[in-house]
Amino acid sequence: MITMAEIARMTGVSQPTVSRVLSGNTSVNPEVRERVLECARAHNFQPNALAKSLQGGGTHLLGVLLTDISNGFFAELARELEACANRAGYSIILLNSGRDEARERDCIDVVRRYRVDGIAAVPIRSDSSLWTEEIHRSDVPAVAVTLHVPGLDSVYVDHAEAGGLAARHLLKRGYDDFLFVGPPKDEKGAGFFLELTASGVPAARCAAVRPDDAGLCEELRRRCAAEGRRTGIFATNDLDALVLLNHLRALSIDVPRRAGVIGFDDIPVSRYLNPSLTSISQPLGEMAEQAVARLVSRIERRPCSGVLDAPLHASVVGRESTGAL
Amino acid sequence: MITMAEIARMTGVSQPTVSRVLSGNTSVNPEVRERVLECARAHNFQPNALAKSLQGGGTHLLGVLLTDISNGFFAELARELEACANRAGYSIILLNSGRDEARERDCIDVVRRYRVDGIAAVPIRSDSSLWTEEIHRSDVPAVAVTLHVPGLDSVYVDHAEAGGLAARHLLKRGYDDFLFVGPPKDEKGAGFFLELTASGVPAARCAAVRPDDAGLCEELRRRCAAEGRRTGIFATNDLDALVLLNHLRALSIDVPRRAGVIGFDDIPVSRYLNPSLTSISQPLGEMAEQAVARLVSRIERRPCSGVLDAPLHASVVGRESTGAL
DNA sequence: TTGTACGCGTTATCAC
DNA sequence: GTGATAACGCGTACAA
Repeated sequence: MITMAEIARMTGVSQPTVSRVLSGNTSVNPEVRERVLECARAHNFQPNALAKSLQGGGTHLLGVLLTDISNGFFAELARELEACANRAGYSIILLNSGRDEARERDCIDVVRRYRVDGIAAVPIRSDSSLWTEEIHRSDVPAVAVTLHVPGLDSVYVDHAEAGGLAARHLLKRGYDDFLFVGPPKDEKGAGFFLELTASGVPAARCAAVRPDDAGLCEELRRRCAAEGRRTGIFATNDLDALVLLNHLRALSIDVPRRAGVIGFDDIPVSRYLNPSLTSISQPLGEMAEQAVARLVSRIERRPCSGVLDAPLHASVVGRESTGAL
Repeated sequence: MITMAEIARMTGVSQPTVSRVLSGNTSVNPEVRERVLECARAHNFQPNALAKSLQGGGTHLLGVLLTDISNGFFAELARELEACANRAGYSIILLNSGRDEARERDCIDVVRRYRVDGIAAVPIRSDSSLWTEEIHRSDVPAVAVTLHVPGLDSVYVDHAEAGGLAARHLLKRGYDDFLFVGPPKDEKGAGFFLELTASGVPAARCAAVRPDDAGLCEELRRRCAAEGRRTGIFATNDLDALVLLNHLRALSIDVPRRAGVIGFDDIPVSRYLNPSLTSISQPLGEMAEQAVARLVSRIERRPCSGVLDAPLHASVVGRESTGAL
């Protein structure tokens, strides 16, 4: 690829003059200007952003660290982050950890080598001190997205509150027996049960099971066989909810009559499912916006009021799987 | 971030010695070695990949240019590309054009500024001479993925053949009236109709309509109302097929009895739909593998036998929407 | 084994 | 208005 020095040689001026012409800050002889511009255009010149960054202007690169972009929710998030970054004049380097914690730490080093100006990360876990330490040690402005990482700028929805929303929605739709399908010690699950308890649902009517639990189908069959009961199921994300709907179908359990299902993330396909899936929607665009805005503030060393910790609010999108459409 | 020069100063050696220690090629005094390594570790040193690239070793960055990563198919593709790139020692810069052709051309310049060693692109159209010219002018090894771009290394499945597969599948499942839902002049559509005609289906039993056509539902109603006929519908991608299934449901047209639907891309959710969606699957992993392999070959100036143009083969994944499960 | 000198492509700071 | 010159962080050739 052609460089400024070569253009200088070809047009008979000095390299700094070429720089002046192409950055357009200072004034140059209009005649020289034209000659240089034409030569640059003819040879499809593009300035070397890397060489620029050596002078200390920053790379205008943001590292986007994800668990797995093939999840529709993260794909949308990535698109929003890229769009926001773009508007702010940044491009993104994308890395997937594949939920491997060692690889997740490596990713930090990779983007550090490229001297990214900032990092937007969806951590695997919000309580991994190893990762949090590594991020702090990295000396690069970073913001956690979708999860609240203590001590780190975080943009996320209040998961406990969201769990409460799911509980209230299911109660309102007339369900009286409850199941949370997700990992143990999930904040969403905790908020779900807290709200149920507060609403007077007895503990015996509340249960939790992991999505990959071999006994999941057995559990579904048993609970939904209980005559006169309607089971409200809250899944930790829409992909798990999708699988759940298939299990229920295989078990001939009518949705939403005998069992209601509410997911989390509201991925784009959810509204097109059959039955369409009730889900909890996170404000993706707003999250991306806030994350990038905070990164840019840090990058430009604008005074920031402490660690960003302003939980956003999720909302229920009612559809057929809970009889809400 | 700390540099080799600073480590050199702190440990009382010269900068090249630090370089030698950290790259580990040449032998250095073990004592010095330890001192330098410890200092580097203590300050969390990472070499500046950009400064390295200035010497001409390349950036080890690949540009991945997509239309829209929020489409599950492209998200999966991006993940595979990232994984392959990683294995080959490359990281990726990801850009979405959002199907805007001007933006699509800008994307090329962006990655050029970052001196990516190669470009893997999913073009908006395979016949945009403006874009193809720009890619060639870019002077960066590039490969088109999923689409065949004449004159450019391309990794793709034979769309006409895939259309034929869809036709044969629908014929085999007993459908006798056919509709293609996709853009006009689509290769898949052409292959679809070619196979139908070859199989003796009269032209009157073949029709095409755009996915966003306002008269789509009317067309569905009319065709499926024809007594004694079963309509086989081929959608240009799974997302459109999803919408189609919803229209059919709204129209109370039984799938797969009165109408059969086959999509394209086999996105991950297709198998979980109700009815689960028959689709044409592209060998994603293989495509990513071949694309990156070809890029790396070009980057390393290995002799390549002309322009890569080896169409891969798609396959039908039969599911409930065509009564194949 | 180690230090000096230089170059990569660009911007910034000087003189002129 | 314009041309030297230095600087950024690193690798490499060469000298010691």
